[in-house]
Amino acid sequence: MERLTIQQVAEATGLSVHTLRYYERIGLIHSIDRAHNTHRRYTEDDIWWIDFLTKLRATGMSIQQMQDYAELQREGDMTLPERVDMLREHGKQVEAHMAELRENLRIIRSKIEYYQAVVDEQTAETT
Amino acid sequence: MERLTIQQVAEATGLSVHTLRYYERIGLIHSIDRAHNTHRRYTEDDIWWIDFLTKLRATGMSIQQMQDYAELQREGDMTLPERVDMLREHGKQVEAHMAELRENLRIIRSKIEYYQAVVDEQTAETT
DNA sequence: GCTTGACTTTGAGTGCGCTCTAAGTTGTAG
DNA sequence: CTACAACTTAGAGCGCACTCAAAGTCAAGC
Repeated sequence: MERLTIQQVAEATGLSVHTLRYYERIGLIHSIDRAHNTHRRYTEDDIWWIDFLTKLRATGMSIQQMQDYAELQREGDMTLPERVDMLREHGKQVEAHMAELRENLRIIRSKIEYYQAVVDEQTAETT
Repeated sequence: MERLTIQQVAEATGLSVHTLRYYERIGLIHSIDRAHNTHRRYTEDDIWWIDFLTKLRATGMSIQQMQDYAELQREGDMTLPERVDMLREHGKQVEAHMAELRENLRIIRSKIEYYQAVVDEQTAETT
């Protein structure tokens, strides 16, 4: 059973040690076990949870919502259905966001094409 | 030739009047024409530009980058190729971001499925 | 002629999500 | 024995993108 230092976890998860402590402080991560009563020692499970948090963050979930989710997690298995609902709802929001990105990107691309045509025309003229 | 008040533009573009003035102050929007030398009067072209800005913002372009883009725009037609490059590069970033969203969403969904299975199991047991 | 309301400016304030600082403790290496 | 590196805490600071406040101007309606 490997127990990792905060440095190692930072490297493994891509979060800074500052952020790891910050996440713990605000209750996104439960109180991590200590070695010699001071230094944090993370378990594999802790890494999995942190990785999951980063996926929620990367898809735009707010810290507040992640706190709510973490709180439900702490309350135990009977909150599972509620957590599933939260994740489903979040999934919908991500989909909506992606659809918006797609649509805006489409418009930007049509602008690029138009501009490119103008550039080509200018180039042709100077030839 | 219709000339719109800041209120009307706010309604038309979805930005607040505060944000419209802010965007003008920081050079995202050129100095808008005035009626009676004080009140802003926007043209259709202004609306188009602001709409385009909101599309860039909605796809995650930073204010700083939009300022650079607006500056190029102001410098005239000879910056067109550079602007096309900027937009192309931005397009790539948006694609990369969307790919990341897709991948993270995929993982979150697999978690949802797993949790749902657990919930179904629990429900079955209590029946 | 006065009130109302929509506008104006400059500069301060806000919320989010970190990010860093300062001061202190601990354990290993030389 | 001491120097050093890695950790600890609480709290301050920062960058971004707005958002709001205060004080003032101006035209139209009663």
